[in-house]
Amino acid sequence: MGRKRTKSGKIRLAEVAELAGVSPITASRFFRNPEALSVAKRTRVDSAARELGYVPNLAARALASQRTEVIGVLIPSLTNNVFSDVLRGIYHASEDSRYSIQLSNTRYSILQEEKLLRIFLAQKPAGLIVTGIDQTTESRAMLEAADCPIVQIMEIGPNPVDMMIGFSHFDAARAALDHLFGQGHRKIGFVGARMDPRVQRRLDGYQAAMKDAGLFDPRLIVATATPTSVTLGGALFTDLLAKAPDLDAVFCANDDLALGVLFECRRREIAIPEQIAIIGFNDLEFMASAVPTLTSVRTNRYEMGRTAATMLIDAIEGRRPERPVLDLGFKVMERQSSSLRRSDSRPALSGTGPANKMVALPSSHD
Amino acid sequence: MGRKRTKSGKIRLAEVAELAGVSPITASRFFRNPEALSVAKRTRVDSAARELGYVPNLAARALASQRTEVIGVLIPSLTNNVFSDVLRGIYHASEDSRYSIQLSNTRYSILQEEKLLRIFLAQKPAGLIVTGIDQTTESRAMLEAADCPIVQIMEIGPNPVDMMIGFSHFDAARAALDHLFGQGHRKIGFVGARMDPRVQRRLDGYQAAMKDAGLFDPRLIVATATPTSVTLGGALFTDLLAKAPDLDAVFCANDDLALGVLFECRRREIAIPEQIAIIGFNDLEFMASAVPTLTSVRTNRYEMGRTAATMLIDAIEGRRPERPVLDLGFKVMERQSSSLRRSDSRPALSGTGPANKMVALPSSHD
DNA sequence: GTCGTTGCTGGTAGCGCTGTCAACGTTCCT
DNA sequence: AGGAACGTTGACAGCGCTACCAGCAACGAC
Repeated sequence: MGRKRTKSGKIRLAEVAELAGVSPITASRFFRNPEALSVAKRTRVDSAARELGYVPNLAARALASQRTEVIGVLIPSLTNNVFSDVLRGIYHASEDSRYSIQLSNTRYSILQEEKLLRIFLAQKPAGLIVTGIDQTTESRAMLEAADCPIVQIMEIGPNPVDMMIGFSHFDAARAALDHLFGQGHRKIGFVGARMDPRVQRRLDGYQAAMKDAGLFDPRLIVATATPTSVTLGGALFTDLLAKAPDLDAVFCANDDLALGVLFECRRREIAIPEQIAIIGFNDLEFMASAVPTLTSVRTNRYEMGRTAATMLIDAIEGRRPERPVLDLGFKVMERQSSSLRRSDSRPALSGTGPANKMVALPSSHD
Repeated sequence: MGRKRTKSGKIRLAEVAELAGVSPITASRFFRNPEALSVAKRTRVDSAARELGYVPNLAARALASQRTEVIGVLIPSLTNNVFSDVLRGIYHASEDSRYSIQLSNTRYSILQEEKLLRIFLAQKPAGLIVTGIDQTTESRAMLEAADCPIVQIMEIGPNPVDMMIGFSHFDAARAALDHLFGQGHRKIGFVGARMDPRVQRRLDGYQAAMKDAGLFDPRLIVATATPTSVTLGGALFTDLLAKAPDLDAVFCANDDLALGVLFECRRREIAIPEQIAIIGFNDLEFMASAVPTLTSVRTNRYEMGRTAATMLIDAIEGRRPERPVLDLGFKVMERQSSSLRRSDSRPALSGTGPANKMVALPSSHD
């Protein structure tokens, strides 16, 4: 009777409270902290809400409480399937929570990232997931001043803003090289595209390994800022071959490039691994079913996303993780494309990571 | 001096208005409809906002205006790279707009879709993008009752809820089959995974084509509900070969499966296309650089996402499209994997689509 | 029996913004 | 010149919810 509806006919908290015979604030508490109510009122509010089909108005809640239940995610690309795996993990972990994901694409620009960060922060997100450790000074300052938990993903390094989850791309690249050295390869090329900070660190790892082995030769490196693709892998490999015809192995900065190299070898009738060995990076699904099967450095992308979101939500709700920096490690998945001599009983080269299946081998972050 | 800040120190519209020497409501208008202001005030507010680094509070705006600037997107999967292309298009089109994307994953469940739809609708989204045309009756009713524009994507069919953009999977499959028939193939197998409604319609198209040609044989069909992968392609092809050893071509419901079939053929030393022809679906990037290059049905996924978001935003802002249903068509990209006889001057088989590069060939939607 | 303590509940006062409508000045028409 | 029409501006009153604090009952300690 006296119940007045909003124009749009939506049910408000006040209606629920009235039907339940409690004050609006009590009804409000029911949705945020049911334990604070007596059992009697709790059930009354519950059934009133059900009966009316009440759905809270998030905008009003956000305005009144001065905070949102939004987790902001800043990633550099939607194209790259590395990020789609990470995202899948993030969405998965957030699905059963009250938090919703707000995604923004920095397009590999730290300036764009800074701009987006400013917008995100102004909306007082519950938490933030940002990619990598190479923010602008200004972004870094904003992140540090932010009053919400933050997780940096994709890699680990010194001075986390807050939490951090990833692995050492530098060490992973070194492990790839060590694997190739172990197979007797010496003239090892590097093929890289996009060259974002993480690919750059893989290149750094490659260079360090080659230098340490006294095998470094700049002609063995082909890198471009062009976005990656299978076709590009073939093209870059062609360039590499022109510069270094006596090549005996290729470290590809990602698996798409590796597949492109595989096809290009097939086109040129180069035998793999007899003439040239191939190793990729990320271990996408197709690597294991290519012919020959392709060696790759496995990274835990889905796990990274899922764990990042879980850690973040825990932190938002006051459950801070025991250790704020998590190294998820990597693992060299040795397959036909790099196995000249069958590796006998030597375990796969691994970085640190969950104890279940990885050999502990701490990556150095200095 | 007299300027009072909110506790958190955030700049409010009132501060901007004060600095600009106008009333808050005028400042408000500047952000929503600058043309309504005189040039003098416009520049004053603009510089005041810049100087203070003002960012509007979206929650307050949403609460006061009774609407949000959120576009809800319901897709069945984040894994499938078909959807990541669509999403890229959607995000791209929304980036320069005031609208933000809220993504939810139905996991191929129309019940889950219904649940998510209910939540979305309660927050009064500015618009909605939903996948496909197979909603539950309840979902359908909610969509029709929603007071925001809606775009259905990925396929076209009768009775759009509002707008619709996609192509006919049935016709696309028929076109693939027609291409194979044209190359002289008769024992054509079907390999499909996931079997969502759109893959199902591709299977329907395959069946119709085979029946019309008097070549239908249920043993030629291998389909599973398992999510797709390259490895699965090889496994399904193995099954198919066991059931129909005299196969001369395979229509794969997507490109991952096609790549798996390619590798499996290589493993079995089956010559492509001499012994078995392969055609995929979607024309992912790698199809053109495989060895042999793989024929596929090109679909305009990025374009679909971009156009859907653009149409939706236009509709939200009152610019309804001339035609609410858009057929983006498809195109059979003939490559080595299906070219027994070099196709001379015959144009590629196409569905309807943008005039620029596709041969108009309307798909029937009945 | 009094006092504090705890647990639960409600009143009040906004959160920051925009819808509505009225008021103003200017221009243009008759 | 008077008035209508338009463009521009501002005052006011919320949007639906929650933070904050006060109040009240019930209970235990002394």
